[in-house]
Amino acid sequence: MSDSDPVVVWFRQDLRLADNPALTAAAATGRAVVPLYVLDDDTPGPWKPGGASRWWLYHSLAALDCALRAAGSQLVLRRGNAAAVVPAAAREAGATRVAWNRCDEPFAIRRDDAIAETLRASGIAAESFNAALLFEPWTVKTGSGGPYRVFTPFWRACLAAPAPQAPLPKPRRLAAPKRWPSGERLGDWRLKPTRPDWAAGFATVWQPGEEGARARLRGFVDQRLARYADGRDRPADEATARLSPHLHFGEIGPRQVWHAVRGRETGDAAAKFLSEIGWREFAHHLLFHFPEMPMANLRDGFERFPWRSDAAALRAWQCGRTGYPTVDAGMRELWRTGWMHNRVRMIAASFLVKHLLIDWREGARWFWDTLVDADLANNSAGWQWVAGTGADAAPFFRIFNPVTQGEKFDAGGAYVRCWVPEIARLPDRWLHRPWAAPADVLANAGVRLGETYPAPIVDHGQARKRALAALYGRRRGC
DNA sequence: TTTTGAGTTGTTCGA
DNA sequence: GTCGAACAACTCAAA
Repeated sequence: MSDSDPVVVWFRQDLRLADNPALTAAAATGRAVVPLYVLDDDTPGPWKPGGASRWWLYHSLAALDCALRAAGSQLVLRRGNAAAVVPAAAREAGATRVAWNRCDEPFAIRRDDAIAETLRASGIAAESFNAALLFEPWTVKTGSGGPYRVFTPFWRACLAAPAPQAPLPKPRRLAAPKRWPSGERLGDWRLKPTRPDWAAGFATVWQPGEEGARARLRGFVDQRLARYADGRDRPADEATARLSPHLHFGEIGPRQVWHAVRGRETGDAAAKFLSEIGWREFAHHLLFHFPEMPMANLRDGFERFPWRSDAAALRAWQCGRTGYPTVDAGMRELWRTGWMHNRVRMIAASFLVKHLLIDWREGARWFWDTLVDADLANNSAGWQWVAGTGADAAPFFRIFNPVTQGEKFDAGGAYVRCWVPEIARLPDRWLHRPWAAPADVLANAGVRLGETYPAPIVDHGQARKRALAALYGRRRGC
């Protein structure tokens, strides 16, 4: 090993320069740094990045390369099985050291352990760091040493622990190696959709990359944090931070969020917002300790639950054509922007699982493909929570009424009118239940139920009874 | 070991 | 219109 041997920094879900411990450690050696990203579609399992995530990834990688170039470096892109590609790239670069930030998906843990082993066997040092979490899963333990399964005591324990360290500054300059290893062109990866280009609307809403993430955080803390506690439930208010995709791709880290918010000392609003960061931590805690969470019910008694198989209903839900305006608005927002407001996610998810009695895994799969913030831990934990199959889940008799929820949280109807324009001219009174509107009201609004907008695919009252019966019967082994 | 209090986000019904 | 109770029972976490 000589002082001139470069260090490879393997970027994964940490596509940023600031508060990136692996990168900072590599830069601190004073040696050349080779930033590497590997598109690994050989990873087994159903959880390869979905369509919307790929769109985001494309732009995020482009932004990362740009930022690296400004620091005198560049991003080396490779494709293939990471277990083979990372050691190969390291050898090609003549590196004696590889650094990365930890991911906590079960397959990533296994893969990274194996890669570290391979590297060390060929005399290359491998080091990993924490960039993704405030509190790594194995550091938070109950009194008896086990993992938490309930959010409130989990987050209390986190808050009682030493505060997360201050974020690291961005390395100013990265020394370039004498010879760059070969790389591929981002454009050749076909990450963006072509025909049809369903992502056309994404760019009007999102700015992927570290700069976009920082701007989003700053805008939120400066302008919206104070109103967060009461505004967060109203989807038309745009009161939430919309950091989820930036956090998933690691364009910003939770330590940066934590310290930006804490620096504001806004009392209840800050605590409320940070507890949402806490839910992200909790989901990752659960995934680490219960790696089966993405596929298997965490609660007993659901193995033989009579989920319905109903392709037409599933399709109607996916397309936003259930006849329930709030559900449809959410599903269309998802399709058009790759994102859905948290309150509406609960309503739409509850509708699929409880009104349609369709397996939560079908919903998780659809979200996985359509969300720009698709995250294995958050997505599985969220769906299991709604379905009542998860740790610390909603009680089974809690069934959202999409009409009541719409009237409560979208009282002015702005959200529904934005995404379901064909009923926009209905007066507020009928907007959330067009089927109940008098014929002349429908006619005046230009609405023909079953033609211009669907009639409800299920009746709320009947669906509710059916769900309660099924969920109650579960206990008797039906 | 046993006990005790608590547990993100709701709805409906009847007084 | 408003309010409180019922909707079940279970499991978790800490004392």
